[in-house]
Amino acid sequence: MVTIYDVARHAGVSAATVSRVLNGHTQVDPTLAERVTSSVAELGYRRNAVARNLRRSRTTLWAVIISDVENPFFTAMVRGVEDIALTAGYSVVLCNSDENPEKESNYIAAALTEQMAGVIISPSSNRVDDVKLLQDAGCPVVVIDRELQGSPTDTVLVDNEHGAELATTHLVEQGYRRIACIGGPRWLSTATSRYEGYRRALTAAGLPLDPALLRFADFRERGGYEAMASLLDDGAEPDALFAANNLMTVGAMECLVQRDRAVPADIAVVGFDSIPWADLIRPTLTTVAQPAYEVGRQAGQLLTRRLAKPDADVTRIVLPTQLQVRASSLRLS
Amino acid sequence: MVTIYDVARHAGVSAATVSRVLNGHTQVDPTLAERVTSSVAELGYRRNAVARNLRRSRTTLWAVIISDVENPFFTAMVRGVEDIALTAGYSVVLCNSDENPEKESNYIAAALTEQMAGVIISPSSNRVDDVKLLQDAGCPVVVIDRELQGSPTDTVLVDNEHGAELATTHLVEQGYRRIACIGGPRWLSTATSRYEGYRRALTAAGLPLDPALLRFADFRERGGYEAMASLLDDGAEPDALFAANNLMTVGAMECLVQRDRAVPADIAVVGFDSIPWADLIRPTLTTVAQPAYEVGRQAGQLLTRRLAKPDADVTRIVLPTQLQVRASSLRLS
DNA sequence: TTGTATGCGTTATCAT
DNA sequence: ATGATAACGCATACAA
Repeated sequence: MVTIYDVARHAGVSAATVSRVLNGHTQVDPTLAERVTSSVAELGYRRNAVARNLRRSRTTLWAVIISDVENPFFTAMVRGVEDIALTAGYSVVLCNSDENPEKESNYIAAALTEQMAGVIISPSSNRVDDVKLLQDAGCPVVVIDRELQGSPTDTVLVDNEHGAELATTHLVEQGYRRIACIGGPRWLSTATSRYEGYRRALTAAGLPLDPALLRFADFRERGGYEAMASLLDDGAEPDALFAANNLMTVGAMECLVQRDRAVPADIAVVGFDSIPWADLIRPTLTTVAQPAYEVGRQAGQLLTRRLAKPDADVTRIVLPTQLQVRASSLRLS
Repeated sequence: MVTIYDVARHAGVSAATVSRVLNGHTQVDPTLAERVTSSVAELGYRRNAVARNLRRSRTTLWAVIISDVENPFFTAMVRGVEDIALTAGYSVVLCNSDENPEKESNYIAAALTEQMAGVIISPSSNRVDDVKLLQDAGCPVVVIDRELQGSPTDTVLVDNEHGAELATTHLVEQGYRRIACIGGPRWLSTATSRYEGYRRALTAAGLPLDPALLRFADFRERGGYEAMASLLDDGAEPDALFAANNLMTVGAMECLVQRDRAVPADIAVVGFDSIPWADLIRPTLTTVAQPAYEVGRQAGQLLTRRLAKPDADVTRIVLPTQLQVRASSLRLS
């Protein structure tokens, strides 16, 4: 490996001067600078980031810990984070916790030992301990998508409750009365908020909250499938469905297809969070769209701000959702 | 920050002993070890990976540079890599080059300066320079999905040509005669191989290779859409389509939907690489399935092997593809 | 088995 | 403006 000393020797200057040229903070004689840069090129020198980070006791890496890489919502969000990170001079390390609190803990520990500059996380549990660990260690954290109780933290969310309420009200207005709900894990704020929105809409419409129409699954495709199957098997006879995330909506739809239930003729469907290629699915799906990319961007900006001003006030950003009505929820006349 | 020296003082031993207990390579008196571990717990000590990496002059990070995070093929592949990495004691840093050679170069430079243990890359160009840079620096590289000319490198591919040939032959057997092809960027081996498979199948069937039926796009949804639009607008009158990747297939389908062309009645469709929720799309899509997760696993294993034996022979793995016939390609009687 | 001492490659402090 | 030198936190060669 070619070090800064090799360059210094080759250029006939001291290592300090090489460092100064490379970092460009202080003034250095143009003649020497020229000699240094050409030596760097000639020797093919590349700075050792590990040594640099040790000396400066900080890195230029952000850890982004998401709960499911195969969920398009999170990948879009990551792109948002990435774009901000790059312009701010940071690189993004993507970690997939797979909705597994243990994996999540490992990644958080890694972020700490690797001296990451900051962490953006969509928590897969409501255990505040892990995030607190980061904060106690002085590592800036931004929580996204899911709210965390306990210690106040910079957070970027979407208006889950309102979105779910819009979706459910839409079904009510279409004339549906037995509206089932496939909710998410009870320990996730996204799940409880969306369920709460569903509940509020029913109440506002004067409809009962029938436990036979409720299922709670795991935000995954299979979970949605099984919840739908259970709704059908148990004779709950729903005439509509609100599913609390994109993957569960897909699972539920697959179940309906397999059992020859027509959508929306036999049962109407609205899903929370959009699905790629929604236009190719038949019927086209009514969804509550979330600004995934923008969530990522805002989180990135929050982290940049926090890095610049560690003592700034804690910010909580709530972005709006939007109901996109398509075929799956329309009452056939 | 609490260092190894703080622990040593607290436990009444030397820093070297603490290090030995932490790494567990050498034997150390159980009494002392006990004192050390409890001191570690009591002080909340976490090892500084940056310092450790500098001292050992290696890290436990793999850089996985993929060309599109929003393509389900690559995310599935990443999961395969991840699973191998974790069991081998490495963490994965996911980098999204976005099919942009410049971004790719930056990530490669970063992998080098960050002293990554190894790199797995799906190149977004056929510039062999970047990969050569890594190899010259002694950084183990595994190339995936796309073949690279020039310096021999561990590689994991799928049988693109055969898959494309199967797909096209299937269309021929269904009785289609004017089979269009939307190919990918000419500088990517996946694109040229799949085109070659298409060509071979036509030749074998005694069909002409009509330039009016050929388009080349960028492996993205919009590219597929526009290529399809151009095929329709230019009056090429195809009765079937072979699209060379999943996103372009989606784009082409969207174009057909928008223009009220029935699939497969007006035009049959086969796509290369599968699409999530293919069962919800109407008509269901005939695709050439790739073992994405397995590609990732194999790449991970190749990298592990290379790290253990830097001088081992270069390996090239080609995994099989599989034609999955669904509704979009069937001849209506 | 344990401790002492050194160096990994860089940046920053202090003289000059 | 430039150079000598120390220090970041750790792992290891060597001495005891």
